[in-house]
Amino acid sequence: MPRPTARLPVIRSIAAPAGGTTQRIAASITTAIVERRLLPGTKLAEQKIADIFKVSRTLVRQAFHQLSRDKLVTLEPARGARVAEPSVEEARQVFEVRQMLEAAMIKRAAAELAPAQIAELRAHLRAEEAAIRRTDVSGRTRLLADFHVVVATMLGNEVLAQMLGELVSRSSLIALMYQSAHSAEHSSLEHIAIVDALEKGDARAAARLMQSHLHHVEQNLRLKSRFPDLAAALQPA
Amino acid sequence: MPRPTARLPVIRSIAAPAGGTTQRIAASITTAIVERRLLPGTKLAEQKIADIFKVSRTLVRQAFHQLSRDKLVTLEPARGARVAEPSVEEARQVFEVRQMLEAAMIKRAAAELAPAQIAELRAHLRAEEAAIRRTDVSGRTRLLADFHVVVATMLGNEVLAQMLGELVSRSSLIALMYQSAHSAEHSSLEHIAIVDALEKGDARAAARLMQSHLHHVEQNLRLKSRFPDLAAALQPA
DNA sequence: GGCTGCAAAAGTGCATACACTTTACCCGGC
DNA sequence: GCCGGGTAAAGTGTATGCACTTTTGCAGCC
Repeated sequence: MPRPTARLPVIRSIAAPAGGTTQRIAASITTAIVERRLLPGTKLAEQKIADIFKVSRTLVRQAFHQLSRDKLVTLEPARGARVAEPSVEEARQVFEVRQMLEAAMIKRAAAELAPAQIAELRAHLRAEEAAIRRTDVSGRTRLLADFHVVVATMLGNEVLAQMLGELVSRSSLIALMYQSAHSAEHSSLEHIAIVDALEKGDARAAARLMQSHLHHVEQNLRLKSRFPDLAAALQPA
Repeated sequence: MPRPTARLPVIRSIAAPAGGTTQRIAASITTAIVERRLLPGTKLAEQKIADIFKVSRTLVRQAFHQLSRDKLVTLEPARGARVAEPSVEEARQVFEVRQMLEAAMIKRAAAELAPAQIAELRAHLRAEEAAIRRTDVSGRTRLLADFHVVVATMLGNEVLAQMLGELVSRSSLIALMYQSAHSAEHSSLEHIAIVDALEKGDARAAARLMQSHLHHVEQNLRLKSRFPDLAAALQPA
């Protein structure tokens, strides 16, 4: 397949906008992971990826190093790269940090966002609903994740947006890994409630809604059931 | 059989604690920047660094890519790598995110830290004071920055610790770039006050002290004077 | 038949080679 | 003397080569 991925500028909030070939490869892989086209544990052989992008292993290897820094792929010495399989503990920590960051962020958003920006958020919410209605899994996954990054971007803080983008990418991987039972519809409704609070400038309500939203997402992960205790499972009955 | 073809993962995990040679190089450069042995804008020629570490340019280049991801070096196409020169706007954003993260962090710390951990913090504070007394600039810079990361680590959240570590590294670069007027002694005293609040379990006071600490650090940056408006400065009088 | 061990195949880790871009230098023109 | 142009040196961007490690597969052996 000579054209594996079309350009998807939407994820620019997550992947670096400018840069050379290395960045482009890293961005494509990131997008593929967030949109669930690459599953946790998938082996990423350098030569195969290199063939797909029609470049040398050198560039692929550089992209892997960057992705491993983002914790989206794991590198084992002499054993190569795989799509990361975040642990339960890591999942917990990622959501804890998101709670800290996003609670503070949404309070500022309630105080600072202009009406025009609220309107933009409404447009985003409509896009979410549309993707859900047409059962566009990739699209709705990306849009639901992007909502959080969009808010960060609107605050004009690129540093915040980039960090949150990383956390959100990791969350996507986590949600896939632990087969979240949290429905897209539910997330979408919670996003709407948050924007309602933002529009009213009600910082306290927005923060409370965001916290419960993140809490719901985390609680609906099957954090225990995915890899049950092997020894126990294999005991003769 | 007591010993089938069993894997021996112990060797690998010990031999490769954090990664390969690339990580080691990136860590060395990071440390050099944080300890102010590499100044903003310094050209980092691949071959020179490669000679120093006695490796090929390939590994140095990989390290650069990771460092640029951390915003400690900037990569310009065909022009190579330089130690980053964070803008005033970037400085503002970094401190804004630190305010968000660290306010939330310190509240948790006040609630969760055990007496033994408070004791560890006290030991860290003593190390800070010692470095200041013996006018060990590198050491005190690193220790003052490390304080924040140590608290994060004590909360048992590796994700938080790593993110804060990145922000703190960037802050070091910013402080150097804008020649902070904030004295090390002042920072040290504020750290002490924060630990006092933590010991009493007073989350509200700890958060307030942390916020004012970060605010002081930021306010003492000469965010306007370092690179004055060139056009204005060169106007005929 | 299944386990052991060896050897080929595949894959990674690093260095080097080469094309192309930028920078530095020097010389002639003004 | 200073400016401009052109050429050489230095440096980056990517590909390729080779050594070494892991994995796979097969044949021999119990």
